[in-house]
Amino acid sequence: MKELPKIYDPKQVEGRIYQYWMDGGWFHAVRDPEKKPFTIVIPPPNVTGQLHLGHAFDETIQDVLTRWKRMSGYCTLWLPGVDHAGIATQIKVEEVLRKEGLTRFDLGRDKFLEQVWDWKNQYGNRIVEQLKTLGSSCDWDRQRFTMDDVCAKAVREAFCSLYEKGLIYKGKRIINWCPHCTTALSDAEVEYVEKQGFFWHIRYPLTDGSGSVEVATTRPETMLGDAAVAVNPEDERYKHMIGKTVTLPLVGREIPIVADEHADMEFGTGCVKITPCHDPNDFEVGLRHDLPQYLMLDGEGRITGGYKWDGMDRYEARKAIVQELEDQGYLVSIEPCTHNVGTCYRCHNDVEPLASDQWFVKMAPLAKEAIRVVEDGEVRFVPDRFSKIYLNWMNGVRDWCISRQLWWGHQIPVWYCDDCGEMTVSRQDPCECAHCHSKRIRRDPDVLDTWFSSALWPFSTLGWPEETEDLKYFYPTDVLVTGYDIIFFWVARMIFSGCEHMKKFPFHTVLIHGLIRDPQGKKMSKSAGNGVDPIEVINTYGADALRFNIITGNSPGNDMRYFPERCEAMRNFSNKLWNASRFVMMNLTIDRNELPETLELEDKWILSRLNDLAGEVGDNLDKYELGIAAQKIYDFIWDSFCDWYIELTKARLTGEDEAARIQAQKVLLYVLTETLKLLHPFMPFITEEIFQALPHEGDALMIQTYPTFREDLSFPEESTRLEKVLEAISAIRSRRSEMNVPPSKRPHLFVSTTDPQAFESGMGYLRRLAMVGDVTLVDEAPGDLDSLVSIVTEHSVCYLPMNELVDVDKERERLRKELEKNRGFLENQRRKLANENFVSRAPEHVVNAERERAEKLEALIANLEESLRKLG
RNA sequence: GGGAGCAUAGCUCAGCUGGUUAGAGCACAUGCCUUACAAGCAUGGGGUCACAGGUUCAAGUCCUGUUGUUCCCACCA
Repeated sequence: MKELPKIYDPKQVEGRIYQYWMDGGWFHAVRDPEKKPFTIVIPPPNVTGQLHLGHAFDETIQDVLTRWKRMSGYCTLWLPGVDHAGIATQIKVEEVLRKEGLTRFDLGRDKFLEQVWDWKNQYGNRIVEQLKTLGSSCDWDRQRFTMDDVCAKAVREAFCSLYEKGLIYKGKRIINWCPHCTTALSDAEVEYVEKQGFFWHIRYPLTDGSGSVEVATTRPETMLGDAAVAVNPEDERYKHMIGKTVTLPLVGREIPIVADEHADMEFGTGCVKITPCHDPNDFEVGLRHDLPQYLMLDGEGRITGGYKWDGMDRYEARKAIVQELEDQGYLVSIEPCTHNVGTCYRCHNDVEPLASDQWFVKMAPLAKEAIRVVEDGEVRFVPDRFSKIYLNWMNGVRDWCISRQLWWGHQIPVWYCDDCGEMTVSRQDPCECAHCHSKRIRRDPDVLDTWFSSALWPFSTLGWPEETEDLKYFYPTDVLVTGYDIIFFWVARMIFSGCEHMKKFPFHTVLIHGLIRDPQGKKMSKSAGNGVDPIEVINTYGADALRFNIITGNSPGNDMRYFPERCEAMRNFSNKLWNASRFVMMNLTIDRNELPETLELEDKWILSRLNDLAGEVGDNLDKYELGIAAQKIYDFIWDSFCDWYIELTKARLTGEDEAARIQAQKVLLYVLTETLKLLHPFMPFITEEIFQALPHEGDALMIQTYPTFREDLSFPEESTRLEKVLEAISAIRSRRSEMNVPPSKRPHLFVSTTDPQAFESGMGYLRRLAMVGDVTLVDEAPGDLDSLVSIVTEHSVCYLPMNELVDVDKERERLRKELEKNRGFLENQRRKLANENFVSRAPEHVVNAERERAEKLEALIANLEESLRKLG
């Protein structure tokens, strides 16, 4: 038997244990037709990323589920991988280049991509290594990268197949453009931020000199792109102007006044400037009235189009144009206002809506099935409220802009012919135009949205479009675990992609968790400097403590705040378990884990409690109530096992009776081992370390069978009887403490009880845990009552001769108070039971429970009355 | 403009489909180095479950409204 140190040191253990698991090959899922599969695909972290607490939260949940299912007999696959993260990664490499005074254009596409791959190879493994320090039991043999050959093939197939079905098209639309990242974004990638701004009211003179109209805008520079002014057709104020033209100030362009429903008579002046290229509504108005499109911003947010401000940044141009409008008397007023400004989710600069030629996924046909599978419950969100959020979004979803003007990513598999102008869309790189066979073809320079490849993740990682054995066995996967912040980005797109390409939803359950915030409830971020590095936490407290902190103390789907003190508490818990295990080992003389043939009362009690715990934990995990399950195991270990059971066994362990010693050892070892199994998914390292030091069969704890409820180890009656004694012990301790009786004082205890048998076998516990001397069972109070303290419970009255410590008056007063209190309770109880409605309508077990409670109170009151009467 | 979450002890939070006298950790108080653990043990103080109605035999839990707070969605210039 190994001698264990007094304080558990995770640093000495975790790395070694993880290596032991890796060497054992137990993370690797071997397909077994006899077993049911259980599959989770990891939300792939960004390849350049670093582990943060959000990841730790996400991975811990997945690891708990994975380890639990693995121990429960499933063929369990947790498939890991990383995401190429188009914009994020490209920005990082460009930043490095910028420090050298270079841009990606200086290098050229091929050279630049080489650099990104170098970067990926250098840093891509960091996050993977960090995942391992958490204890993640991923199948590393199946690790994937969204840009590896397998995933690339899937992306190519998905694009071509959607294109062939007419579900991918190219067109000129208003898209969100980030002038800093110089690429188009999807709607989901725009974050709206409320900002202080202004309404600039501008007067546009009628060309015929008969007056003017007043328009208002928050982006005055867009007037350069104005193609019309719209008024509502019903608006009496402007009816006579419809068909006339105004002359655009500063520009001199003559633009029409058109009638369009888009103009709201109630809002502002009722006149709207129409800028088809830079506003989605105006774009539609422009199409309806066949207006020309004037693009006035370039890719970097500078003025373009042949104006005197050409090349000027959009914000400077705004100032200059407002100034000039004012100088020339066109500026009517400036009104402060708050409005929502779209910003880029990667760089947080303002995005510009602008008309651009891009690739889109036609969403309406795809959304249909994606809505159905959730509405019909084939895909279930946990907690359920997130299905509403999902359905809302999916019902109103607009076409998805998937082309990005980046270099890092899956390049769009489309070639344009210089000769006939036709497009060739192909699974293989073509060497000629599919239409005219010209060799003069050029590939579309754009790449696909990162989320296009992530959307295929549940099946691309299993080998799709090949019909691999893995795909057949593991798809659809089971649970997808992620934060509510990426339901739209990712979850929604995986669901419709799975339905479309696999004809089957990608997972039956979406387990949604909240975000981890700082102690003030703020979002953690690098810029705010309030981020917590999980690796540091692991170094300080251990991965198990971090995992337990994260998994408990929050309810599903809700955000949680991170407090280091809670980690400390969990570290203390692992130390508690460690020392309890040390205690068991110190006393161990047996080398096999088996239950003894006969069991003492306390053995049956702890076995029964353990058994109940196993049943409840299983139920909770089935319902994804991980925090509740963890809390119950914590309470069992600390309260039931350590504070009571271990203390109860000490009498036997230190006694002369060898058979009794062995018997206690056997139960201790059994209960400890089963407890380690129950706790293992939550605290994998320490449980494995202890298990290895105990006599055991089989290899690792991580592949032992997870405990479930067993009828043969349930002893409810014996449990109840022991609890009568434990109740008396607590009551005696409490009284001693109130009276400041030092532990060294061990008075003779007299017990009068309705269950003498229980107290007979519990004498040793009373002596030891209630710190008394001799124990005598009596029918009624012995000797001189003036010197006795009565401790009254439902099942017993304990008398302690305390002589000088007893103040009879005080004692009488105390008993009287307690009597009053309990009479009050009893009265409530009786009132309830006298209520016809309650007795007839409440379920039988509730009524019975109330009756039992009343009986207990009656017994307690009788005991109290008896004690009082004897006191006189 | 829609929608959602949260409001429970000094602090941070549990409390699942309504059913004992509402729990935990931390903090606090008192007493203990009781030969596993002072990162510990024992005992204790502390809550009108935001507010107002309602449903029910029974409400922290369900319904309605109010207030405060956080978030998501939405093209009102």
